[in-house]
Amino acid sequence: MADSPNRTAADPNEEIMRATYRALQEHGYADLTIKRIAEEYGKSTAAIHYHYDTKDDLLAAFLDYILDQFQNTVHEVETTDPEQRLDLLLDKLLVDAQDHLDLLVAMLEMRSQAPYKEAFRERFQQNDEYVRYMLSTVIDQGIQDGVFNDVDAEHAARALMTIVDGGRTRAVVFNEEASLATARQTAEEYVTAVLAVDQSGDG
Amino acid sequence: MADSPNRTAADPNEEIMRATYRALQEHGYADLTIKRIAEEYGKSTAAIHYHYDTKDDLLAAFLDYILDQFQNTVHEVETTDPEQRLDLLLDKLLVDAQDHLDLLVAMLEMRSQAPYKEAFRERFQQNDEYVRYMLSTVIDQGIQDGVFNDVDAEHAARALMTIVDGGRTRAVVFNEEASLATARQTAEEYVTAVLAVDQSGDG
DNA sequence: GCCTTTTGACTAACTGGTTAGTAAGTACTG
DNA sequence: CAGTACTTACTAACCAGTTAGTCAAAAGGC
Repeated sequence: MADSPNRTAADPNEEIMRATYRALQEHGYADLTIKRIAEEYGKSTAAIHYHYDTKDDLLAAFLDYILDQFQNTVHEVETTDPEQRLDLLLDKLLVDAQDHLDLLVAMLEMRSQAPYKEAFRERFQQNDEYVRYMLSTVIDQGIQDGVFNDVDAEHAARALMTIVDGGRTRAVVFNEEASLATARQTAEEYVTAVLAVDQSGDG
Repeated sequence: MADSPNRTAADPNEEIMRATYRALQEHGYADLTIKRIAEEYGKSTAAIHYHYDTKDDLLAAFLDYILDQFQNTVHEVETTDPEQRLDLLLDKLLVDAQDHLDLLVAMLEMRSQAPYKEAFRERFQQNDEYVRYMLSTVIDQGIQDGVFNDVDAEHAARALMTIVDGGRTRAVVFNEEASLATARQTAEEYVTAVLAVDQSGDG
């Protein structure tokens, strides 16, 4: 109703977000300029400035755009069984990331600017809280179901996010997907050795 | 012998490294310019270019300078008892970092540029291999001493480094030392629940 | 007098952002 | 349906500031 589903959706904002994404893939954040976004957009730099007053405004909007997409994919995980759900969430966070390595690079660049750009920090913080809430909720569920030990779910969620962020950082710095696989395995070990109740007596 | 220990050591290279360090603390890597380094150096920008042809040359030298310092502090850990030694190493990697948060920020910025600057990547890789070697060696020692399970020491070292890098990344992005403490605790949990042999039968 | 070091003045390229102006579409009015 | 007003979307030209890097000349130590 509101938006007509034309082919290639002529909404300028959406187009600029897509152009920013492509420019980011090709040049990285450090070399991202309005001009390069404009080239991807196929219009002049002033056209960009017509829609976004400053570069920072555009980048803040881009973070909203991209983190919203990410949260939607995380939201898709619908299994209710705690152990399986936690596994699927960790897959989303670490395995799926392998298909967007260039985005992972750009995101680490932007994350490293969080100390200087409050708009960035706020958005990354909000996103982190969302994911942590998903994790601690499923961990709490596992505790109630008796499949997880009675640990501090908040801490366990932070621990898993630390492993996730470590794997992502290392994948970018060392340019190797294997870092994501290592992190995935480490997360699994944490779940098995710290969270899961010991059933060795049931043999 | 080789270097005369004058007060304020008049060695230009050393002075420029120190100036770079200060400029990095004050402006961060993204806003680090030759001009700003020169201001800290107290000389002109051309004076910097006399000692280093390009900005990249200078930054590569700076990474050598700073990572060498870091490796020296890690090398100081002299305890031989595996469990205690691993604890002290993790303290060096996570607890001591709290005193150099601004450096942690700059280092994450530089790490995020590894995909674009091979000189950076090489140095971070070499540094990581050094620390991982220290970790896997002490883990192997613990296995031989019978205090650690017979795990893959190489993997365990990578797992711990993943937690370390995760803690550091999160400390920078969210501007909170607590992320380092959480990572330290997570590393401890990993050591206790995955590495340490289970002595519950001895009580 | 020579060699290292440093300076000041410079350049060419690029940065984000501003401006006036244009063209097309939409909405209101009588 | 014609005329007016306004909005959206854009362009070309331009600006002031910053960047890394160059070069001839000068300063300073031995």
